[in-house]
Amino acid sequence: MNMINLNISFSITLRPTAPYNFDATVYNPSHFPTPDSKWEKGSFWHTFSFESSIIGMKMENDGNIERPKMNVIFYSRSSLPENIKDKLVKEVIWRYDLKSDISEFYRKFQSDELLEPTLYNLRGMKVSCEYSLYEFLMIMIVLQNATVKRSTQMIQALLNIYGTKVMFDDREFYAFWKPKELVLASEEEIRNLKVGYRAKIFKKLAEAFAKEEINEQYLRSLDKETARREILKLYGIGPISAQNVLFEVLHHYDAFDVVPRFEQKIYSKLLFGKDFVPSEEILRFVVKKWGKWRMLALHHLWEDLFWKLKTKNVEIEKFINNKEEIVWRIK
DNA sequence: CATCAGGGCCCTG
DNA sequence: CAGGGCCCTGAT
Repeated sequence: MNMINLNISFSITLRPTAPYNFDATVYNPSHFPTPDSKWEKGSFWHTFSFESSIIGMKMENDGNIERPKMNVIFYSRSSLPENIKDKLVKEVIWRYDLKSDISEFYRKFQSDELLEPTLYNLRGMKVSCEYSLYEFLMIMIVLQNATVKRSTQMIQALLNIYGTKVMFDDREFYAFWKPKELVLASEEEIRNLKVGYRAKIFKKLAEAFAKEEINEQYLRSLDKETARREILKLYGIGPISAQNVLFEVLHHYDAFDVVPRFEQKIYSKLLFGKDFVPSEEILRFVVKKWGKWRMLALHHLWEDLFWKLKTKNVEIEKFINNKEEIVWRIK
């Protein structure tokens, strides 16, 4: 694999709408890490496969929750035209949810008995997703019907072959391949990376994106249900993956209409203090309690749990791979 | 050793 | 519209 050095840079200062919690937003401890990004307190690195180029980005927190401010440095191989720079900045504003206003959410639920401690811990956590829609779908596919360990292996194997190694800010990362590049690979070749039946899905998704049958920008303009219908047309993407897209990629704060099977036990515990509650009951409860903010509310509970596991120096990997243990742990 | 289920989805009857 | 099968891996 060739390595690309990104030496040319430009920087910009961005001011998100308050409240904005830099660390809690750009980094979600519940997500499994992919080598296209890295978080350290106050800093976040990420590689974009953007338009026809590969861009490195470093964000640095230079403010606080009530007066948020960040410096963003973009690295590229050659200097970028102004229109690309503009698009990049707009993309960052979208992906890291800089301009939405969630103050109503905090006002409304400040004395909510379930949320109160997490709203304090994670105040200003918006919904970020560093991936493009296509990249996020790759994550969804490797997660399906697999343990986190295996998912990590699959994504690493794919990046090794189809990704690009990039270096910027004295660090090494991988950048995702583009759909057009994967279209050229045979299903068998992809299958050799031990992704199993998913090879066919990767192939079909790459084709759909290469043919521009789906358009991320357009999806952003749609209401939740229309967007869902569009996403569900994709092969290999069902109700759970589609819902994740609606929340993480498209930032619909109410995108909780089905209960993922593995999350059911955990929500049963977090919301009801019980081992197992039927999904209809979970849905009814959540809709009634948090309405249009329901997924943002659950996101706060969920991430708060994982921050706790992380700061207590617990083996996160182990806990994700064994759901029983998470449930046991959060009592 | 064999068996099984895992952060679903597609396809079939 | 319910249920079997799917790739592979690590746990039992």
